[in-house]
Amino acid sequence: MTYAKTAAFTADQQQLARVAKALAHPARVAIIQLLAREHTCISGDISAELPLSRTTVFQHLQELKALDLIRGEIDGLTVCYCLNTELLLQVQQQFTAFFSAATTGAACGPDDGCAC
Amino acid sequence: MTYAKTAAFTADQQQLARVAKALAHPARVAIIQLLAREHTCISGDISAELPLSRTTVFQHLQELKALDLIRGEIDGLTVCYCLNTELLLQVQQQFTAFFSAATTGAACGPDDGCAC
DNA sequence: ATGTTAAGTCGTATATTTACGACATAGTTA
DNA sequence: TAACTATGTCGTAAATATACGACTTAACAT
Repeated sequence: MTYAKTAAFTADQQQLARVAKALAHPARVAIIQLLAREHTCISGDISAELPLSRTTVFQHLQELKALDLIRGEIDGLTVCYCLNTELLLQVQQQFTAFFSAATTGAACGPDDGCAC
Repeated sequence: MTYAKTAAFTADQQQLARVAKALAHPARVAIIQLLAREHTCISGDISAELPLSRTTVFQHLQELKALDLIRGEIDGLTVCYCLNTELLLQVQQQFTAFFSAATTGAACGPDDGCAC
């Protein structure tokens, strides 16, 4: 990379990319699905559910927490992780807007002078 | 990594993660937005629009093409890249389903015995 | 106090991503 | 044919991500 050039893009592009990056590993997708499915907030049981070491799962949890997509509440000896539903709703809207813009309008047709 | 463990997750989780990874860099988000905005299919003008070298942009284009999110048609000396609208629609639905599952239901409440 | 256990930190090895210059190739044009 | 130009390929350097064992810390129980 020599050095990252993300700064040269718009805030929207960076924000979408940041969230996409958080979802760019199946373990993190699985964690979010797990937290959504279980009625209670699961703590380190997450590690037990995933085919990865506790340390690695912890690392993935930290990444999700860094973006505030999940939150952890200490409860004595255990920690309770939960989804940040408000933020997830916002993020959902960002993705919806992005995909809508990408899928509506400008489909490349024969009048565009190219072969597609 | 010592070696990647993505195989240990479900096909759905892997698929969502793969697409998310494709959107995990602002340059690739920008490319998709650019292809959506322009009425014609742009070729190497994409490089000119982005603050990255032609080689780097080409690499990003290859990543998007590897997932079939975009397609390139050779037209003489230039190449015409366009969005794969059908696939984007499918992907959009996958993300919608994922976010819906994550945002509906199981918000962690006081009756779940945790502090959130 | 001492041991146990869950959570978190550190160091490290390897894989992958990002970025780009230099070179190769293939149409186009003079 | 020869120069030109748009694409594409290769090699490489540095950053970041992935994975995990070993160690530390903090709450709880005995």
